[in-house]
Amino acid sequence: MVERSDDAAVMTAPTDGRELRRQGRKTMAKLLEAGMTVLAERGYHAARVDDVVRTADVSHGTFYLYFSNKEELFQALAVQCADEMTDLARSLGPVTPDDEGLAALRAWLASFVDCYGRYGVVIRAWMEDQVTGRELARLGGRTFTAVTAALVARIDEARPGRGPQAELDAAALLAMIERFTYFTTSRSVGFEHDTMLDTLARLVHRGFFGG
Amino acid sequence: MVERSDDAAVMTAPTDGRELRRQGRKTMAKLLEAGMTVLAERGYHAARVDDVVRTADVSHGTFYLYFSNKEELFQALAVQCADEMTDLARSLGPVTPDDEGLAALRAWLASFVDCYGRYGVVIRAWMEDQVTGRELARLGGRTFTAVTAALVARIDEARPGRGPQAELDAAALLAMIERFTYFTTSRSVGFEHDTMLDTLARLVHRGFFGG
Amino acid sequence: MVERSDDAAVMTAPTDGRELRRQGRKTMAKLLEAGMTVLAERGYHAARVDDVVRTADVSHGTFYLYFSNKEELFQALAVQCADEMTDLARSLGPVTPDDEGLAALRAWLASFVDCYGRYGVVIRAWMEDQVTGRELARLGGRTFTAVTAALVARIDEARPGRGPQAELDAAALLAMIERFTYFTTSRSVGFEHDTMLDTLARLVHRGFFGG
Amino acid sequence: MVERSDDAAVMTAPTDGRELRRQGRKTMAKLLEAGMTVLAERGYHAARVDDVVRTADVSHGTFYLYFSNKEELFQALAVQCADEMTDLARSLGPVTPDDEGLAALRAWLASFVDCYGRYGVVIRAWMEDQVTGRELARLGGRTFTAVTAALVARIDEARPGRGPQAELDAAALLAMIERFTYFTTSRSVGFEHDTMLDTLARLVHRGFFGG
DNA sequence: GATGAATGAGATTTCATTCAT
DNA sequence: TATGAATGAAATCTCATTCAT
Repeated sequence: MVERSDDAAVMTAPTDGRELRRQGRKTMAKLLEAGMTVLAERGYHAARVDDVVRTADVSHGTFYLYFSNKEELFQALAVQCADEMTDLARSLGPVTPDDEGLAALRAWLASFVDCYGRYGVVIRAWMEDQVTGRELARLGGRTFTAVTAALVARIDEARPGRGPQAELDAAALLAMIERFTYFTTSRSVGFEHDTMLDTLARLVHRGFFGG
Repeated sequence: MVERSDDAAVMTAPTDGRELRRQGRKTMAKLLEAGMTVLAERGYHAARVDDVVRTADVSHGTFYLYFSNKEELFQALAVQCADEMTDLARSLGPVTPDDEGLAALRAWLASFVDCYGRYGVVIRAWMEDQVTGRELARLGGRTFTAVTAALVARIDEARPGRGPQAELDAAALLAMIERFTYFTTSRSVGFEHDTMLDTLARLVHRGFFGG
Repeated sequence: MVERSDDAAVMTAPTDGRELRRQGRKTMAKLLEAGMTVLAERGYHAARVDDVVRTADVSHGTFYLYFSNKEELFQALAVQCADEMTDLARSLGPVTPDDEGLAALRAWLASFVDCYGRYGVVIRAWMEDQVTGRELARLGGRTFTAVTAALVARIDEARPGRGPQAELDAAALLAMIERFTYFTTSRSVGFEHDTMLDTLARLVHRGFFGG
Repeated sequence: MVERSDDAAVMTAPTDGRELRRQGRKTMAKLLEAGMTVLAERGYHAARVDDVVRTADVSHGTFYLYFSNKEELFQALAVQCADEMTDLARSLGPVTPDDEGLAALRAWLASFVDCYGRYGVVIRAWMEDQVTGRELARLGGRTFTAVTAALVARIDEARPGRGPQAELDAAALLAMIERFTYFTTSRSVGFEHDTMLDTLARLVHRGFFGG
């Protein structure tokens, strides 16, 4: 159903086809980590290769040994993120109308928020028109679909026979989850983490069964 | 409570303090309109002054006669947007638990979607970390707060005594409204406009009363 | 027959479509002149935009106001050169077997050598694999053909009925003219200008009638 | 007179002074061959060390074990080429005014064209200003002189007592030979190999005796 | 009011060469 | 002998902003 994002195969990184030794793998890891840091600090568009290499403490030349351009580094991060998100989508179990279901939902949302904490910038880069490059956009779309599909499955279990309406509901609820998480984590809105999770869980649960 | 965003006063445009003649007002209008067009076409970050002046069919020099920098043009657009949004916030009447309330909500959401169609890029620039400049960010925050406050007021009317919880609910619902509108309008998700409004109205209504 | 190289129309310079004022035309001229100088000094491949702008005494930014890249500057020069060469081709009158014909040939070759002195680098960039870009290569081919055609016409007049053989002869003689001119002008071979012209004229004349 | 180009002695390759074992000689050969391939494919200036080592399937480090820089690889190729060319120059026998002489000339030109097919890029790199490095330029000059000298010797035999004029004639004819060969081999001019040789032989022969 | 021209700091990318193993 | 990794100087190009007319 939800296939893993093996899109790495599509990209043509300078490293394609050659084995990396220990040293090389270490540098690659440094660059990816630096990429995340810079992305978090400066956002997608303001992120310069220069920031990344300074953070990773390597030379400019080295960067282009591992990625053929800036975009590609972010693609690599996106692939990581897509993988985690897809796993996350799979991990959502059945949601019952009772408090137990609410608790299950809340737990899952907690994982989501956690993942968002790490990959938020990447996710938002997908959501906005910030991403140039078809590959990356497609990957985002697929990941989004994967998570939506997981929600739809649970909605269908909970209240069967709602047909295509379930899709719309799932999309809308996911929209709320993503954006509310963004507001409350990235911004200094001052909501408590727990309260925020309670609210989210309740509203989503209500979205499933309420009315 | 929600004051009108006369923030234009805060900015220091080159036009400050002097009256614009008919010609000048026309050029200003051309630039603002071009700004919206370019923003819509290329997004906030990719939008270049060059695009704007070419679209408005004026020279670079002229641009800086009206705005002291790129940011300021977008601020001006943001002020327009904030005004409309604040009006919109005010226009939300009481929401009852019955079908009439649902219909009222739906109608209001339709206005929102319409406004979003025109100012989406500006709004998203606020929501993301795309905006550099305190002034602009504050304006966004204030507008966001205005709309949230309108929702809170209606929630309080509908189910009084929920206290600060209403704030969180309102924020979450607004998050859903904004993002879902974005998905279904900007992206080619293929949801019908009406169906989408139905979904949104139902979920928000359920958020108010449901469970 | 030999059409003028209006290839300028094909290129998409930043200046396309807009009128240049006096100041602009002056700068453009400065850049073209600087282009020739730099080309002559450093050769096609070693020529850097930086050299050009330093020679022309303008900023980097200015350069890209007139040409969208390095290649385009050289295209512009090539167009100039192609025009001169085509004119030159047209200027070759009938060549008779007697001394008068020899003198006519010699005079024409002198013009050629003169033109080569100015545009040698451009011409050689065509002749070698140095040129990237289809447009430019085609322009070179066409110019080469134009000059060959002029020679063919004279050969046909001189000794009619030799058919396609005339083409080959013309190409070979032009090859000699170009390369020998290059050797004796660019290199310090130490041949006298006049002696060199005598030799060239004699050998070409012999190529026309000899045997 | 024409000494063999033992110029390798002049260069300071990393391999100088030490004997190469079988393995080493094999690698060296691979590099030289790869050098020719890359030169042919991309031309002198576009040829990167990276291309060479990828073609030869060795590492960058290995390259610099055999050559102290890029230039030196091309020097080595040039030495090979110079050797062949010098041999070629020696192989030109007497040229008589009759058809036999023409045939002899044609045969020699065929060898030249063949050699040019293999070393064309190197030769052209000499002829143009493409070569940086005194050594290499000198080698080219010497080779050129060797071939010219061979031609001069034959011209002097054929029509003695023309003095320094023979030098100029030889240079001009060689110019024609080189460039015409280039045109007809490297470019897709569409001349037949045999016809081309006929033309060249006839014009050179005419250059020797004609008029 | 308006314009075309110029600027220059800053960003990305390439590639010959050196290094450590 | 050989290798993969790293380097960094240099080159190209962009674009917000200022200037002179």
